[in-house]
Amino acid sequence: MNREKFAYSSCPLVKAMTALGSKWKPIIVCVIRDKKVRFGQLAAIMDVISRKVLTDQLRELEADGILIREEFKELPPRVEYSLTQKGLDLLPIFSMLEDWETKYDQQSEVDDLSMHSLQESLVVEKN
Amino acid sequence: MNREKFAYSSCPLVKAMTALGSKWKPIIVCVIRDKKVRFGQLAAIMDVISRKVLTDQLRELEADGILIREEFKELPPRVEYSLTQKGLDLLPIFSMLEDWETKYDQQSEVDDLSMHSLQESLVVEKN
DNA sequence: CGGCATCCTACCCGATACTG
DNA sequence: CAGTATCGGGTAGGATGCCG
Repeated sequence: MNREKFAYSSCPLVKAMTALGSKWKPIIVCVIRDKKVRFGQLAAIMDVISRKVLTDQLRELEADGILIREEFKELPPRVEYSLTQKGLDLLPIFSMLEDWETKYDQQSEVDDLSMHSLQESLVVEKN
Repeated sequence: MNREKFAYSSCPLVKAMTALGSKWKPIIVCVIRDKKVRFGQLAAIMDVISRKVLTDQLRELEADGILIREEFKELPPRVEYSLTQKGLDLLPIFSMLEDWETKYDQQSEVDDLSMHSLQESLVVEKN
């Protein structure tokens, strides 16, 4: 690629957006946060995501080193997902992005769910 | 949508990613930066993007209040794009995202183009 | 419980040609 | 110069069903 134009494949921002720019990945990262979360919990909280897509996204995030998948050979099976340091480092960035959106969103309503309340949902689901 | 699960449509992070999560939008924002840039310059720098797609993305960014399109009724026609305050506020966020990617990218090479060198490309193109 | 396998749809993105 | 118009392919995302 021409250096004087735009080196697409080597641009860090392009790489980052390739890894994170899908429809659900930022949400998944924010929901997991600093906890270990089981697959069923993720599926229950984000029930607008089909299970296939959720699985796909989790696998890609794992391949990009953003989260870790731990499989326990039990019955019934248990799988826990947690963020790596690389994934944890994303949280303040997503927080800024959320603030940016909220600041400029005309439609913002009182009942908006923030990242924080997403985490509260998680706690509820644990029961 | 169920409040106890996940309020997809009202989640600020989802909204932000919907507005910015496309393949090229972050790059466009970073290339324009704090300058007024003509369509032809953008097309020349990001020559991997077809003009149709570039136009589409610019229109969407305009609709989302991230940039402003100024059309001068001259011959030959001139159109200048510049960021709004909303768009300018994205730059530090993208900068963090770029730093994050660079920090964790194993493949990072010396000849990577950063946002800063993107801007240098812009200057070159002005001649 | 936490997946795959399969099929399907929408739409993002690109190539090409044309216009004021 | 800065676009539109049109066509089309690839793929992200979704619905459904089966499995260890």
